Amino acid sequence: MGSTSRTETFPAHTPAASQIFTTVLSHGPLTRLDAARRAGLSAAAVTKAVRPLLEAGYLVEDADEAARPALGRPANLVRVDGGRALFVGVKVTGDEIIGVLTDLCCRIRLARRVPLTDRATRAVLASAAGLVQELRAGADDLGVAVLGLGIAVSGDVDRAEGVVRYSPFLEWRDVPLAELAAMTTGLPVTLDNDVRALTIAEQWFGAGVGLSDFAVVTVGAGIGCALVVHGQVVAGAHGVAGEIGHVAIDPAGPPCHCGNRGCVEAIAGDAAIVARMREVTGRPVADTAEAVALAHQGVAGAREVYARAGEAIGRGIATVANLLGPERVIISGEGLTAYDLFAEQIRDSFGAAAFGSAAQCDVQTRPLPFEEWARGAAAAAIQSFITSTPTHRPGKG
Amino acid sequence: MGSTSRTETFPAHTPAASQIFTTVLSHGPLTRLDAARRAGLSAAAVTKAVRPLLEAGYLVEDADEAARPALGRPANLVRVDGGRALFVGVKVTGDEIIGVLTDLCCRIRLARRVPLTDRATRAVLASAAGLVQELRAGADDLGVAVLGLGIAVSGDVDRAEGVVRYSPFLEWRDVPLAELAAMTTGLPVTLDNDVRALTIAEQWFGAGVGLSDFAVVTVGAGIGCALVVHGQVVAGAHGVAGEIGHVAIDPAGPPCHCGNRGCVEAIAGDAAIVARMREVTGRPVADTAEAVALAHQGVAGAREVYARAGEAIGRGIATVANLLGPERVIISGEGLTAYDLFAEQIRDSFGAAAFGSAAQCDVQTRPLPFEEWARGAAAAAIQSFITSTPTHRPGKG
DNA sequence: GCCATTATTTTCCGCTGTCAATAAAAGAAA
DNA sequence: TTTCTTTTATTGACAGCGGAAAATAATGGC
Repeated sequence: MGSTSRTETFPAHTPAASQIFTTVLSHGPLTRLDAARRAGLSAAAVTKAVRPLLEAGYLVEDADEAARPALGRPANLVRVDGGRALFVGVKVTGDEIIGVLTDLCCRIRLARRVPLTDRATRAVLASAAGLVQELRAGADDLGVAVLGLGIAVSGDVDRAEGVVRYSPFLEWRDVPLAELAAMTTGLPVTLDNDVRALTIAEQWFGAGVGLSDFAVVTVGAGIGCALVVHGQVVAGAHGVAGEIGHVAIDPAGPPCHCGNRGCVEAIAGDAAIVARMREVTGRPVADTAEAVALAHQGVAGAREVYARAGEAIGRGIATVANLLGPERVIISGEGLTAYDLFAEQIRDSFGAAAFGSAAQCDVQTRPLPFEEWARGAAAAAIQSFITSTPTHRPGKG
Repeated sequence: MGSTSRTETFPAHTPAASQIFTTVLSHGPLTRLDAARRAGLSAAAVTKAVRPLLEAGYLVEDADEAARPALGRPANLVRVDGGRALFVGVKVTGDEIIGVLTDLCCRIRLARRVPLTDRATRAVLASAAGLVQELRAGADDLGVAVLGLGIAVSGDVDRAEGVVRYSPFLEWRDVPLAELAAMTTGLPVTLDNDVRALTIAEQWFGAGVGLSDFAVVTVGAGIGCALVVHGQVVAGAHGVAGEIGHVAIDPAGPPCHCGNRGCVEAIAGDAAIVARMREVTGRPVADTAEAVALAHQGVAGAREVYARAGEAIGRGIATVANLLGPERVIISGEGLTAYDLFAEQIRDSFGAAAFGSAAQCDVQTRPLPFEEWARGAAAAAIQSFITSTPTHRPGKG
């Protein structure tokens, strides 16, 4: 059933080798010379680093049939063989678990979701293990080994220690989830905060490729944010960073569960929008879908609710841009389904509140398929694998 | 007159050597073993890196007379010989130029200020050159060479290019100040933003020593901020970062010169405080000193003006803490002279607005002698010197 | 078949930092 | 005084990385 884990290690023993591999991974097929230029190394270094990776099957070589130049020796393209290894990514929310099986290039091969009724650690662990087992069965069908498991949880997560310090949605404190999951599944486990995991996926495979400073903002139940500065995801000295949701925008705004008033999340989070929609329209509004419907139907005041949310998000993003000067901000999240309702406000209020050249920051949106969060977890697992970061491994107990 | 520049280079050719030198510079006298531990290197590496630095006189050796352990070979302390080299730091404001002569340990040896009446590039350059000349004369008296000049200017400054992109106070755009100053003074010049320069001084010689993530917030005419993330000062993709002054705290707040309402600077900047003080007390208030006096005299409403400013600053700092999770925030600036008037509010509103563990962030204050800004510029020059960063050097005319 | 051109590999080579062994500098014990 | 013990510093051998340059490979054009 694939539950035996032959721990495989990645044959990139030097920093240069890791760097070249990630360059090829992010920038698609490259000639050795291009890879050298991109990574700031000599061609000789690339040849040397690439050889063991080719031999181990992580990289493969193609002739560049497409764009062969008129003159000179044709180049050989090097690319990552996605099918060489598989990873499982799992996102745990308060009411469901989403799992994906991805290849080494983080392309999704299978996706599954299971509802979560019991938030106790045991129950969550059992559900997650079942999901992982199911996905590994799919991997067995492909005849490829699963080399790692990534788990994404919202809240305060210590990746290095593999511990969920505090998760409001799950009501967990100090749960050593990585170790538990490693014991249960027999896989090396990487645990990270959900938005940070998503950001790793963007950094390596998405709209953050090639950027050393950018931010990801997620809009949905909560308003999340993760930052990449100097090419690395910011983790914060105390495990908390990117709390754009609790940046206070308006001291006269609605109260937030954090105890303040006028937090971005208290204006633009799902719950806030639904509550406000009820208040404004006087109708019973059960969830976001209904709120969106009301706004689309043009019910009086409904659009203003979204406009106000968009303004709050735009000002939050402007605050990030003013403080960090990122090259790009990527907006994503489930809330994006209503993007047409607040896009304009986001742009306007960002433009108004961004100071000086911070306004040059490129604000993009990325639709977020439901599996994307889990894919982020897989990206974190891939990152641990190829950088040979010590992960939590199945012990003997 | 000291205007001959024998360009001296720093004998630290490997990354390890630079790292060891900065370790010794920041952490005072160290034994070789301690330096190795701090820098994460072997003792052998320290011995090898230290030798050429001792020979060149940048480091010196002392016996550790003070705390000799009972047992074993007594340690030899290695420390930086501050007197080995001198640097000049200059801060240019809208109405004066402050200059200091510092040693290699960034200790101030001489300080001078000259008023600035004309903001034209030529005039500023001439005043600055005079100041530098005067300080170099002091260096000649000590018989030590000046090895670099640092210049700090507020606004949008491109350090790598040595260009002032935009300075509101000086009304400059795209002035290649580093090159001009290098030609005028014959010294290698490092140009940087004033708050970033101050932050380098804190990182190497102040309250930021040993921290990889912290922020410096300056309170005065403007509210400035610079951030250190992953051990490096954040410069921003478009040259703007740390604009805490234009983080909008209150959409109903007073209008700011940036076009928004309720920016931190529009509430807590000097001009805002003075204006508000006039409004509230109905008296003519000419400057901050008078505003402070009124508050200290207990004039009705005067304290509230400062309380409000403190609240704005505290919320701005909380925003930084929420987004970046720094280990420490260092508050400094001329405005600190009135610190007793808003300290409490800063702490309270920071505590209230910081989310979760972000509240663990250590908020400190550092009094700021008037020469401190110029000392920051000197620190930037020292940094360029010891990391052998290419600086703007005197050309041939 | 020869040449120009571009890509890749090979062959040194210098350099860095580690390791393990050794020297040095005490005070303590004999 | 002579040896130990303990801790610090130095030395020399060494493995490995990544660069420069030369060699080799693969083409299309003559």
